[in-house]
Amino acid sequence: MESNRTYSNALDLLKSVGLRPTRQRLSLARLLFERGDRHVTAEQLHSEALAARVRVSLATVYNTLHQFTSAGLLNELVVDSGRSYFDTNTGHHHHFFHENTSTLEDIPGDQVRIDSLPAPAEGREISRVEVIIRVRDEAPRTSD
Amino acid sequence: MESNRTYSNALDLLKSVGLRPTRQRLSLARLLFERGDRHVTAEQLHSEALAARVRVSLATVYNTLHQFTSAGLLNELVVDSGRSYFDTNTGHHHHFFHENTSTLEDIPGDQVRIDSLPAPAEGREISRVEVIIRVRDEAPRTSD
DNA sequence: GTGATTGCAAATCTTTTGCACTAAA
DNA sequence: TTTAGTGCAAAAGATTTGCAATCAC
Repeated sequence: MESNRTYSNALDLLKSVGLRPTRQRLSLARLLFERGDRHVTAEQLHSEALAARVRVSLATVYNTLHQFTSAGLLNELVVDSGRSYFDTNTGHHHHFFHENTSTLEDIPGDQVRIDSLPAPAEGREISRVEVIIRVRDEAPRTSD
Repeated sequence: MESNRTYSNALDLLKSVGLRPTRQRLSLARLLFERGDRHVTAEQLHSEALAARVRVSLATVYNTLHQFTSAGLLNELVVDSGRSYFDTNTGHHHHFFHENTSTLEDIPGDQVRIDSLPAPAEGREISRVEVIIRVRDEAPRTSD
């Protein structure tokens, strides 16, 4: 499953979630959603935007990432201390977290089967189930 | 499930992992390990220490938590943006994360069965598998 | 005594916020 | 025009670091 929504362009995507299509939002949406599934930090996206000659401030990148998350276009992931990752894949899936590189990799939802999930207490509902498989290099020799 | 190690006192615990038993480390070890399984932030532990009339600085609490983690006495958990939790249970288990209260609750390892875990890439090994079940108060149905 | 440990405050790093300015509708 | 959105810099938190003072051995 690629992008959770299939819009021919960023304009329609923004319109569909009721966000005013400003130049910054359009540019960031293109960077985020036109390259398949991605996991980016605010800092990374800001750097990418600058590299693509898109004038945008870091504060706006943060605001935009949160607006996109609220709109359901992104998922926020907290796996690394003091830093948030934003995932363009909002479907059911899990993650490898590569500790050596601090990068995330998707695991399709059907590749992890969880049985006998305990029920939450009364009056509570499950918001999300996250499975994070932390991996690291095993040998002093780097392959790959 | 109590502490993963059974030492009659904090002194032996510290000695067993090669940490010099200073007054601060002894006090923090007692606060951490003599009350069953706990999930604390540095700030929380610092407050507890002060409440218990233990003179210790926040910086030392951070240092100590990391030393204990390196020594295998604690597990560091990252589930909440911008804040680390330290878990006195270092055995195989998972967590409920209560979003309303930002608190963690253990789930015994055998209550979550994971099948068909994907293999990590070549040259990589699994460091840890974390399952976090995020729960929140049931949404009040105002309408619809 | 000697080196490890601690405390304090300053420094870092990520993220948020206030407010004047700019742009979309 | 009218209001939402943006940029900048300052603020806010959490965590770390430098270094002199202190403590364990």
